[in-house]
Amino acid sequence: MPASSTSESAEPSDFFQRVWAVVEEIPYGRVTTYGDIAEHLGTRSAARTVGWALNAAVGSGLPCHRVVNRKGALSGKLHFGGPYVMEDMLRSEGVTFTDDGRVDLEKHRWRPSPSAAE
DNA sequence: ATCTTGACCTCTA
DNA sequence: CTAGAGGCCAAGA
Repeated sequence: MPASSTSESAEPSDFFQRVWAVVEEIPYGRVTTYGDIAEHLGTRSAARTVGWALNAAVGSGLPCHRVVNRKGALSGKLHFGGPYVMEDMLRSEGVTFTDDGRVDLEKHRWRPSPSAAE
């Protein structure tokens, strides 16, 4: 084994993998918030990094569309390739929206499971 | 190597 | 209620 410790490029940081692990656990027709994920990881203020992880998760097979901000607004809908994609996906899953165009967190609020923490 | 931006959140005035 | 500041981690220039 080469002792070179020049980091293993092509491999995401642990933080990303943790975020993906939680997002992957999000059930159908359910949504969560960046803060909940960040807090579940141990750092509630790391919500920004969660967004970065999702940004890299787009197209990776992760339901990043089930992750919304604290207000339930689809902050990253533009990153899905279209402003209508994310909303359409959630609506297709049975998620309801408010008059403000926000997700009903009161009805679809989901929290990560302790088993997803790992 | 440093600085700025980014799918954010929470606290305080 | 709104406005401002701090903090977290990572990527791009």
